[in-house]
Amino acid sequence: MTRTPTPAKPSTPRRRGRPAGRSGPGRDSDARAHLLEVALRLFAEHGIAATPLSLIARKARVTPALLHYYFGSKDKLVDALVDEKLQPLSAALGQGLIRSGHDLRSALEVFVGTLIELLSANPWFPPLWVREVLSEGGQLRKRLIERVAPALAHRVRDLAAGAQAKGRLNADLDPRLLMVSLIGLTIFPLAAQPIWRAIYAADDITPEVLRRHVLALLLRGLELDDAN
Amino acid sequence: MTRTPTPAKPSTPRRRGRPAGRSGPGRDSDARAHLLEVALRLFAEHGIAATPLSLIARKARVTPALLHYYFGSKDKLVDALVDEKLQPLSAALGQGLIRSGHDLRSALEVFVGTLIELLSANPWFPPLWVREVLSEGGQLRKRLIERVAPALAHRVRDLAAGAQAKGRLNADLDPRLLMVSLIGLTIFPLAAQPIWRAIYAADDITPEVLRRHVLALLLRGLELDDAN
DNA sequence: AATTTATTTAATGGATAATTTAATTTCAAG
DNA sequence: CTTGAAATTAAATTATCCATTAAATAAATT
Repeated sequence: MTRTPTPAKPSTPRRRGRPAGRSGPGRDSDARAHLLEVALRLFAEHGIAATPLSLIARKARVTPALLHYYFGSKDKLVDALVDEKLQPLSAALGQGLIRSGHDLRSALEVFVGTLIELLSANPWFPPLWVREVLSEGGQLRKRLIERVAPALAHRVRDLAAGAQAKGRLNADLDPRLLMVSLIGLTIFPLAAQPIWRAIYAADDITPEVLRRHVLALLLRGLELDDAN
Repeated sequence: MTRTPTPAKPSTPRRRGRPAGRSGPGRDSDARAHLLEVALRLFAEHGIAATPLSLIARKARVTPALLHYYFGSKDKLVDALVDEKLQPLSAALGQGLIRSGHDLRSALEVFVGTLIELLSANPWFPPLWVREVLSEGGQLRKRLIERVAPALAHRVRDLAAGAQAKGRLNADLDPRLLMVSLIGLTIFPLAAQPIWRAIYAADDITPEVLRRHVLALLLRGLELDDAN
């Protein structure tokens, strides 16, 4: 009922035609890049299917037709997002693991560190990932699962299995579950941030605090001393 | 394009009127309960908003009108689901923690154990929780966050902070992040099950294996022996 | 017989969304 | 200047889909 029929309130209803642009020689007006950013934010917040082009357009202060002008269709917009935003980030995440050598401890320290760092710098990723990869029917599931995930998952499992065989890793762990545990301790908490911030205001929980917490838990566990 | 106009294929198009029922004295026909089950399954799979009543009806081999007969509206159907399915399960989860005394180790063992047990017995929970609680805009967020979560979260935090103050808990952990970590190691992996099962077929990862893995990780950590 | 319960059929009434076409304005090149 | 290309909007097009209600029907209960 708060919805205005159509005229809405485009405070700057921008009249037709090409806008008088600062077309400096350096960069073109960058409208496309801006649209991608806005779309990414909204897709992360509401989910891809639940985000109409008209919403993206409104937030970007343009019309849906312009989205078609730049991207051709909603599907191709998603494609562009995957190619230009998701793949690069996923690749960067993968690098952290690959480059880290075969010592499991240092590999983990590097991986967790860069992971938390990258995710904090790209806060749209965790919620988007939860919706579109983790959830059944997510639109990015296939694309990301077929490319990025297996390489990482197998690498982690193999590192772990190797260490375990040599008695250097807690024998009660399942190497195949280690990758899931890693994600459950990093991407998941960041996606859940709005929830725990609502439960106990915790502005002092910085990415660095999270990193320390996760690595402490992974490397040493709770270190409970009994004594009831 | 696989969608049939309307006539669909209700192989048993059930003729009108009250069906000839086994109305045995013991239990009434149980149709309502069945509808709730079907709705729950579909809501978990596709999300609440994305599940039309017509789909629930089709899967339950009835018509949408019957859903209104029993529940009045889609909203009220969701209410019924929360009251009759979610609250009880959440409460049971909470019990596991409350009853477990104040020794942190045994509390955790009990909590993780019952949690994994209950979730495995109710596989609809993790995906539903991811969609409707974890995701922004989820329809169950408010209801569950305001009731169940704070009690649990504060309890865990206080137990942890207490233990930490007495030097009995790894000092690098943040007590407030412990609850999130617990969920990230239990509910999250179960919600992600379809993904890792697709990556490496792992039929031998039973709930018991997961429980052992999680407790091993929590209580002892990776126990890495360096040596590269 | 009469009434209540369970069910379907068949509207009803909205709402929304992606995409296309045509018009408009500015910019850049000749 | 002139002209064509680029960027934008307005308006139309087209395609659904979905919750809810009203009325009809059949069985069960009293």
